[in-house]
Amino acid sequence: MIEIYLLEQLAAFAKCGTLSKAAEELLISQPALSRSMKKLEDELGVKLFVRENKKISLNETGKLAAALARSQVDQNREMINRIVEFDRSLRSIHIGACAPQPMAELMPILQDYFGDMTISSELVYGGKLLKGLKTGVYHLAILREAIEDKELLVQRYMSESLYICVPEDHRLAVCDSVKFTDLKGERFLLYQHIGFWMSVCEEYMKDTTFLIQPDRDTFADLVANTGYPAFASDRILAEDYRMEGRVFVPIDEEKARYTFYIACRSEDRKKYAAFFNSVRSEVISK
Amino acid sequence: MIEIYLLEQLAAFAKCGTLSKAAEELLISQPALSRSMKKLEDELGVKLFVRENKKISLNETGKLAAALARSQVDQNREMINRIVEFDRSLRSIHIGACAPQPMAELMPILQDYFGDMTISSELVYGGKLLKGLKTGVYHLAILREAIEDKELLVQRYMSESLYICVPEDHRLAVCDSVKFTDLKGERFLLYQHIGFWMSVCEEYMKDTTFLIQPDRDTFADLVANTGYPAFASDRILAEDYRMEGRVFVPIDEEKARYTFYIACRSEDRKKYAAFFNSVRSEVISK
DNA sequence: TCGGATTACGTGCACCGTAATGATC
DNA sequence: GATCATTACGGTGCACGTAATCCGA
Repeated sequence: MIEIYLLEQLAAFAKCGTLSKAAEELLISQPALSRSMKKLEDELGVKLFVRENKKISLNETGKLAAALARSQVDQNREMINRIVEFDRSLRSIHIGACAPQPMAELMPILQDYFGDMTISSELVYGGKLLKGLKTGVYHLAILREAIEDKELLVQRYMSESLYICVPEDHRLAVCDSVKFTDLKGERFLLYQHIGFWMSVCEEYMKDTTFLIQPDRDTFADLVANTGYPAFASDRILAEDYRMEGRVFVPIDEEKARYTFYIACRSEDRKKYAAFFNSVRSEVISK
Repeated sequence: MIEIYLLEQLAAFAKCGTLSKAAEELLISQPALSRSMKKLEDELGVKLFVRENKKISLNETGKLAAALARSQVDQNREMINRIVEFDRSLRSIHIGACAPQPMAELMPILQDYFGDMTISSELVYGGKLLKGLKTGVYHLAILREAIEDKELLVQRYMSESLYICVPEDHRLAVCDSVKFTDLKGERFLLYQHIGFWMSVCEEYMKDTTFLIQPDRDTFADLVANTGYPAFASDRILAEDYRMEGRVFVPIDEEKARYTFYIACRSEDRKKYAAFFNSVRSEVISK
């Protein structure tokens, strides 16, 4: 058995060409490296180097050995990564969500259920979300369709309807409801990280000018202190959300109302069964 | 970087189930193994075991780690084998030959040319020989066809014609030549290790009873001390081979005469060019 | 004389084994 | 008490660094 540190040193020498440079890179002394290479030849029972006075270099066998050594070192690193990564995956739940509101509502419930685990989330939608769920990038996903897939366990979670939030004196403030076309030509404040809603805006509100805000605080400030309209939703209003001098008007469009579903892999069914049940009853209670 | 000896110990524990048994197998003490496993967890920064008082076992991460460790250890062994094997292949020439005589004649010439190398040979014929040459099992091959293949360098080497060797008083001793059918019903001594000639016997001399001898000395003894016929060849006779009370009669058959070719891979052309030339001139000189 | 490899020598750490301890059956 | 794991302790081998040496440009 040849220890990894020797292989690492051989690979470094193969890369650097001289013992001195390799030793420097390895943060060991030149004599130490010289001895190591000798030891390597010893343990293999094979010559790996041609030594001609002041110069040392790899022979054919040495070149092969160096290539194999490098591969072995890489695999060692890869192994460590996989172990650490796997361990972390056991102590964490990573959620991919297509929209921020259902994600925000889910997080505290998850934290209740899996108190000792790290909960992390990511806004992502479309094929990437589904693929990520299946490949294990995400343990849970919040979807906007009830995908039928025997690899997945999918359950209805909640619905959300978009509102607009406008100043009291805005021309739309008096409406009972609005259509997307009512916002034609408007300047409209839009927070950047809203998941798939962004694609809804791009598709159905082409004639509205969006002032996209990547920063949460800046966005909130602009909503509070300018006359531009912005989005809200029934779920946000249900949280007793109020705003001085602003009124909320529902958007009467099919594409402004979505039902969200929560999904995990079938193989994780046991782990999440109780949690899924708990979420279902919360939905029913509303 | 995790050293191999730790991985080996982890793999052994995974196999044995208890530290004590694994320690015994590894020829180290139980405390040493206990410490090693702790060190492994330390270096990975990850728990690999569940320790419940007198029992220790792998957790999920540990199982993954053990599997990866085993693979790493196997690869390390495999690497060593490949290096040693490659080194040996550089210092040795292995010949596959379809017949013993051309092989026997080639060996001393080869030894002259490559005095510092180990020359070894093997009797083998048909597809196995050709495949072995191409895959590197054999560095050189003695064939009985001039194969056309751009991967190979093939050159005419020598011819051999079979004789029979019979006692002076044998009924065939007076013939100028014999046919295979003349040996019908005969008992015939046959040395076992004669390469493709064996297949010639089986195909064209079905009605001759062969007394097959796996041992060289026994065969020679029987030829000298019994009245049974045996094979010889023009090449053997050319070596001043004589035998008290025996006469040699040529076999007049197409299938009793072969031309042999010597072959190497094209990529080895440089290495064997001079040697091939030398063989060619020797053939011409005869 | 400088740069690069090897040899010589002393040192300290890390791994080891023995022995003792803990813990469960 | 037997078995299995961990802790404690003392020893040793081995890989290291420093220093010296060798050798060729």
